[in-house]
Amino acid sequence: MVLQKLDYGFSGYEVPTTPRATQSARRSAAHQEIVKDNQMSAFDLLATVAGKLLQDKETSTTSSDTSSEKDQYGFVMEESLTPNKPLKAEPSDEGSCDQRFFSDHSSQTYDQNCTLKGIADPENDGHSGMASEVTNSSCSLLNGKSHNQMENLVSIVELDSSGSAEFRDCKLDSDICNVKDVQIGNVPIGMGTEKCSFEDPLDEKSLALFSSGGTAKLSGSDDNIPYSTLSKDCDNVPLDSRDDDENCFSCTHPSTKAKSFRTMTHIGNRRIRKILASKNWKTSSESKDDKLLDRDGNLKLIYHNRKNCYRHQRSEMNIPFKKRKLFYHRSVSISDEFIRSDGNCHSFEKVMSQDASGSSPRIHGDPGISSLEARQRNGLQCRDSHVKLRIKSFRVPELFIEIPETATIGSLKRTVMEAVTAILGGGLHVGVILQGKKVRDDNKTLIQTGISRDNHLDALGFTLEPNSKSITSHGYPSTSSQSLVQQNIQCSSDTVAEHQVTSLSNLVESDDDSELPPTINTFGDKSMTDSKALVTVPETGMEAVTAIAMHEKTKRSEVVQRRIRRPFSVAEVEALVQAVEKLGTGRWRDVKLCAFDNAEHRTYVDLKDKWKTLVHTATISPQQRRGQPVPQQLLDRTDR
DNA sequence: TTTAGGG
DNA sequence: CCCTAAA
Repeated sequence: MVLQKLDYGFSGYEVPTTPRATQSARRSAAHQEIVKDNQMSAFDLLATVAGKLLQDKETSTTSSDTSSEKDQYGFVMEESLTPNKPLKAEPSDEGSCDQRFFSDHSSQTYDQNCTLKGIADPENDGHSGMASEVTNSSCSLLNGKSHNQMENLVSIVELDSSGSAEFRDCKLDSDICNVKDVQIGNVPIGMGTEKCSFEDPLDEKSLALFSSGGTAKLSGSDDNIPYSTLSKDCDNVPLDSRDDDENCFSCTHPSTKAKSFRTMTHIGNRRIRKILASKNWKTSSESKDDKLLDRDGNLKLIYHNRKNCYRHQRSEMNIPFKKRKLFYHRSVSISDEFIRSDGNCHSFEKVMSQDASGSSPRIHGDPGISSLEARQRNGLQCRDSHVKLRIKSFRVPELFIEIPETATIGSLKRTVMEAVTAILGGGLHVGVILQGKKVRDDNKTLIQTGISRDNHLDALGFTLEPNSKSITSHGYPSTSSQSLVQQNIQCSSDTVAEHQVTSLSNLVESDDDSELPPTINTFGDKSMTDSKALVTVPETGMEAVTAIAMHEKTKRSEVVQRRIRRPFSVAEVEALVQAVEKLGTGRWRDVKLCAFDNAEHRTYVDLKDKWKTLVHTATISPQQRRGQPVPQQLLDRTDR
């Protein structure tokens, strides 16, 4: 039989962001709200949303609904099991019982009394538990009977004559992590629970299956995948998918790798991160070891005991200020979880609270927080003006998937999951839409933007947008830098830079839909009869949509992103020159404090560097200068 | 953390 | 801009 291409166009997943479940009506209800301070910035809001989503994944309870009766073309997300993960441990002693885990998947199935076998045991440190559990959930994928079934929705499939099918409104359950072991390229993009795919016999098998059919191509470096979920266009998301051409499913060394990164577990996180950071940034083709390290770091963070948790946390604190800042912000969306001193695990709240932007968002229903504490916090919230937002679901940007007819359902599922995982994991950011218009200024407060308690928030929406262009496609802040500078020169501490776009806003700021790369047909030439290709297509015209969990937690959170280039404006240069004239060189901290105190994106190192280049610029002929010309008069002042 | 300098 | 040795 001739293999016929099937093009599955996913017009969008809807990912319920809240558990439908049942376990605790109170928690569930609370969970549906994101309560925001009116004064917080739009960015904070976005961050909170992202964090919230992630948390939902972490804490989602389950419904008894099963997928077995779903439309056969529907894609259903089921929650995977994490049976070895205790929800909570006794806070007192430091022994094995101290290990607290960050997620409380399906708490009802776990021993809440800290039976941590399997985790504490080095020989059975949770990985092996993972392995079996992976198998387990893999099976559950097939028979549709996971232990913790999630409510599943069905997608509508439209089959056209050409044999392509379009799936609409596939619904993901709030926990996508079960379709673990998704790999793009070499990278196991385990979602959520980050299972170790290398140890998964089932996976191995299916991987072999993929390869043997010559359909190993997933979203690799194939040139036909221009917009391939995050990898191509986003240097900052060095998803390794571009590395291996033919065998993206290159899980060809299951055992050795599994071992290798189990043993590497003890490398310091910071070290790992550094390696990753530089490697990821400098070259798109990174070593597999790095990937493993990366992944390892994730596993470590998620599965290891409290000691490791603390260590991780500590090491985060040790990273340089700049990085830390980035990390914090980013981790909002990726949401590493931290352990509080009270022994409860919680996610990103701490992170947020350390965010310099002030008021920290509060997430209701944090399972790691005692009800009392929750109440207290509720009380606190009531004192402020808070906007209550309810996000029903997010829609994931469109996906296209190509897969041979002869592929198994299992591989189809896997492929879909890969696609979903890829965009969820690496390529999305959240956008805010208010009354049909995207809110771009992340520094505006909600109330400034018009998001206030008193307004009807119907017109408020969130979008998930491909992240691939986010770094390059926006302009630089064009503040009235002249006045800004002058104020700064006087060492004013006014919030001059308040309206400046911070580098972080690049992560969240929406691109115009029109700016998004055109949809490109990936299925054209390379006669992909046998191959599965997938590409995400940015959904244009997203309305008030929905949100999603950015899974893939640690993976990205640990990859420090290079800051966006922000050329100094003439005004800034003038401010710099002025400050240096006043303070002299070698006092960059003072220069910063004096002239750029509110320009958060200008560090003293930046200023020093800028001065360096200014001096250099002054020494070269105007013909050799590039970029926005600096007035000669300013340059002349640098040679003193 | 800051400074200084190379990359 | 990044990275990092030194202070």
